[in-house]
Amino acid sequence: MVDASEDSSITLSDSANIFVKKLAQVGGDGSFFPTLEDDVIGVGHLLAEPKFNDLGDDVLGFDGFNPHKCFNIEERSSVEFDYIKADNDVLDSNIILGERTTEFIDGMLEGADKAVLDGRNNLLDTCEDYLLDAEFADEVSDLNYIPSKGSYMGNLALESQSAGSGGRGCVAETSELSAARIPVLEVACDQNSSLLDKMTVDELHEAFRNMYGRETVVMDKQWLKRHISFGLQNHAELDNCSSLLECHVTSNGTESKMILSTTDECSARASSPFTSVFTFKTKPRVQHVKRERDASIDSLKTLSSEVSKVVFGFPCSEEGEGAIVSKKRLRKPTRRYIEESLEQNSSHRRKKCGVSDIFLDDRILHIGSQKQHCQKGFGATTMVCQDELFKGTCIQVPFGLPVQKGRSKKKGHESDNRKDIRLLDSAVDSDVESFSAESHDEMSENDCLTRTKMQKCKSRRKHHIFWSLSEVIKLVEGVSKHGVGRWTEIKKLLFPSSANRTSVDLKDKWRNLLRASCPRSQSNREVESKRKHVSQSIPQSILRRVRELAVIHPYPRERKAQLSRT
DNA sequence: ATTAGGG
DNA sequence: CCCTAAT
Repeated sequence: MVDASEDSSITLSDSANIFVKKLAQVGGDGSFFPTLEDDVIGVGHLLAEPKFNDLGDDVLGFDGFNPHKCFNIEERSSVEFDYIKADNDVLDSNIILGERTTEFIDGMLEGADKAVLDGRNNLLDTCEDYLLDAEFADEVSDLNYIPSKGSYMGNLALESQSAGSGGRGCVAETSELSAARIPVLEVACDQNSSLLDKMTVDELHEAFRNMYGRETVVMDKQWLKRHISFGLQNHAELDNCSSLLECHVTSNGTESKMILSTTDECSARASSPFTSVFTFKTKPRVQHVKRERDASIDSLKTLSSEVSKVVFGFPCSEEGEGAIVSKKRLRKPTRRYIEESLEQNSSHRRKKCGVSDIFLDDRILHIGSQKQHCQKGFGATTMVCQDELFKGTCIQVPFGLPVQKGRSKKKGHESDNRKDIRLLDSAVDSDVESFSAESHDEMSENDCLTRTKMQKCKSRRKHHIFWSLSEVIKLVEGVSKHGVGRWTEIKKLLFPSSANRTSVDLKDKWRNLLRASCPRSQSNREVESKRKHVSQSIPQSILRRVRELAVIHPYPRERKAQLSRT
């Protein structure tokens, strides 16, 4: 192990290319690193985007990191920080992490039981709530890393150091903020002022110095506040919202460092300037750390769970995850959606190592389905949820799990048959059947069959099979014969071998026919005429027939509307 | 399992 | 066309 004097952490300020938020040097043997799945996973989530290589290996200390590994429980043990490069007994690992890095680091510190914090936590006190409230869903977006020194403002190095009180003589430089690029956040300004309010003059001075690169003798708090917040705002505007966070934890003569980076796209919901500037401040929680030197396996276990909590701000256990997830859940995803996500994910995952980009619009739904998967115990483990939460954007869905809710019974009829088709196969492109005006009854039967065959070959998509005229006619006849509502009957008699037309489909089609047949308003008619160009409309004769039938067998509920109209 | 109805 | 609730 190496003496603390060999501390190599300084690289940060030197490596001007990096925006350092926090530098932590951690136990040299790396023992503090989480060994359990939770933690590794957590790291994995943080290590979301594979663009880190841009930063250069010299800085990163590892290359070709494969985030996917982190998701793989099997590989866990070997993965565990195989991206931590041991160098001359100095564990020098640089890890680029996502937004929540601070918490993660805190967790690490906590777990390492080596964090020694100074008293400058008042700021943290004020920050914590905000931090905790911060949305965890922000994607770890592309690392829009801009190496130009000028692209960020001066150093904002709020250092906190103190001698270890744990009796082990360990020292933790909890934070050295060399530079922070500040993400844009509109909301941030308010936060700033309130947070600045709570800072002491000294702290303000420090912040000022680090921000503007010079000292100031002004003791006026307001003045300092104004300038700092101004600087913060400028930061936000100027910069592309990327920041690095590096933390040092030196202890027991061994050291290692991690460089964490948070990057935010300006447009994304990002942490406030304060989050990125001040987050490095250890949170009060860390103060409660029991400092136990020997990290036994057991303690590691505890650690891992603790870390998880810290990192995610809530218990990672399956029971606990719902709370946060549900916050975002707006709507239960449809089955189709789940199925499709399944599909997407499984293919996507192979390429992107478990990290998938999903746009904001999709986020909610994804989260929703995510939750569903978790709840249903589809093998979606904690990791899934964690990942989800961390990036807020992607579902990790277990492979090849059919989304069938217990309905596995085979039924002789149509529905299951067709369901399978839907699950596995595709509908053909909509032009499958350009219905010719001819309406031979046999033809449609064949149509259906060929359609079905064709469907099996293609990849799945929305199943929309246009109703051929012959089908429509058959339907109308069926209705006239058996009456409205006897869909299964009609189906059995008129569409016996057609997997594409379930009784429900018949019903739907009938409903549509009714709508089409009923007298339309001017606007409706216009829309209709427009549509005519695209697809052929239903012959008036049929519509008339439908209308007649509608009178005879009023469609439930529809009848009301019709009666009121007539 | 079928049907009605909302989306 | 899909999904769900209601029957």
